[in-house]
Amino acid sequence: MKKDKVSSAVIRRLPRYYRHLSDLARQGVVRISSSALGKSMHLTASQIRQDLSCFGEFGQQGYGYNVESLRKEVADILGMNQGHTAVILGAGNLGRALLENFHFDRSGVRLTAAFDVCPELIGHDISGVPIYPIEELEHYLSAHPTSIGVLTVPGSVAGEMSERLIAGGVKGIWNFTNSELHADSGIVVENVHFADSLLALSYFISEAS
Amino acid sequence: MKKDKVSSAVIRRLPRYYRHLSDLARQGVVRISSSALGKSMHLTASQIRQDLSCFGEFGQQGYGYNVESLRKEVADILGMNQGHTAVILGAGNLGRALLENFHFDRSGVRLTAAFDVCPELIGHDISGVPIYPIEELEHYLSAHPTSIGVLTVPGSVAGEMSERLIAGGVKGIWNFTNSELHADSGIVVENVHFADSLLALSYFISEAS
DNA sequence: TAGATTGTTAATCGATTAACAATC
DNA sequence: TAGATTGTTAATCGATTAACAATC
Repeated sequence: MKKDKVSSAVIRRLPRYYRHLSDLARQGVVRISSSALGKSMHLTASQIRQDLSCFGEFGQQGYGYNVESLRKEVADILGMNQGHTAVILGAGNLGRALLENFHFDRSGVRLTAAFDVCPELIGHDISGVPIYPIEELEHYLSAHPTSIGVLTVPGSVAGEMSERLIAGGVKGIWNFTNSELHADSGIVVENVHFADSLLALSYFISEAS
Repeated sequence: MKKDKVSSAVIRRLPRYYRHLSDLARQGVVRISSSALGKSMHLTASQIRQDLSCFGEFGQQGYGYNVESLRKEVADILGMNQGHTAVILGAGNLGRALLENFHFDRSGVRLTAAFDVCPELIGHDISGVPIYPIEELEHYLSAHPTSIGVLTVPGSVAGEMSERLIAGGVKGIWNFTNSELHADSGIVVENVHFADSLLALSYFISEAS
């Protein structure tokens, strides 16, 4: 039975489902039961069935789930077929790492432009993505409606850049700066705090010994 | 009352506490109540008191918490004073981004060496961290006991590299590759899956509209 | 048909919130 | 002292797990 509001715990598991189903499909697995999938993902079969039931009925009694069609369903749920587009602000090391190594398209996102202040970078391409001067951000966004702004700028300008992105109509911000932005007025913010992750690791290591 | 086993939900909030307390201290705030801290962090006062009570009694009735001493307590709990050390495997864009932009020391971790296969990088320093050939990993680890291995290598060699790190005695792996490593035999793994984060953002954007 | 496995309802478990005596 | 705020116990809420009728 489809649910109106799905808990964030469930949403956070969806990308993992997607990843595992993609792996299975690549390995040529055609069908899988909730208990087999649970075993390989370290989840209970019950939880998997509960999770999926938030979005619809994708299985068949006595059979299980068709791997490829479930993968497609999860992709749909995650918005991978919505044609989301993104621009990246800041083409320093981290920005460049994303531009060169991260496959936005594999998440259904088209990265269309990068912006930076550094004159030497302007006009060049990185992995086929053109780099524009940051002054042109507003002009670009008005001509090219954009779903996501990726923030890989210094923390000191994160607030200002986020405001300019929001004013330009982006719907979500993927924030890699250490400043904690909070979502307001219909904007979604996803913070990637490296330090939080490292500190959690530090805790678990220290606790283990 | 100190707890033996603290839930992972609480642990994941600790770095946020640390970050907010550091900000407050920097702003010169001397004391803060659970309700004021809660307001600024979007948590309930109750939750903050419950969370902290897992580790000890750090407040004073009628007063609240001393910001600086609570910050220090949280740092201790997180293992920031354990003298953890780290090496990074892979000095490509992402590795370089971490080497140049991420302040390991601010999390109480000393980054001592980087390893790569690329001959042009070997022998150079990045931000004061020497780069060695990957063949020397075992030799280095045996001479320099290391807490954490940071994986910024291609996903295809993640498994092999993780095994070599574990064999070399590291206690935790900070995994930036897209391959999902799982913790076994006393080793702690912290996965940083960019794609999972972007897909969650994609979901929330798609849902909002 | 018999066996397998779903989707869903009910039971359990854990985490968050509320309440309050203790006390600075 | 009176007011404020803690740490903790109890109540509530939500998420996970178990059970099972439905059915492929």
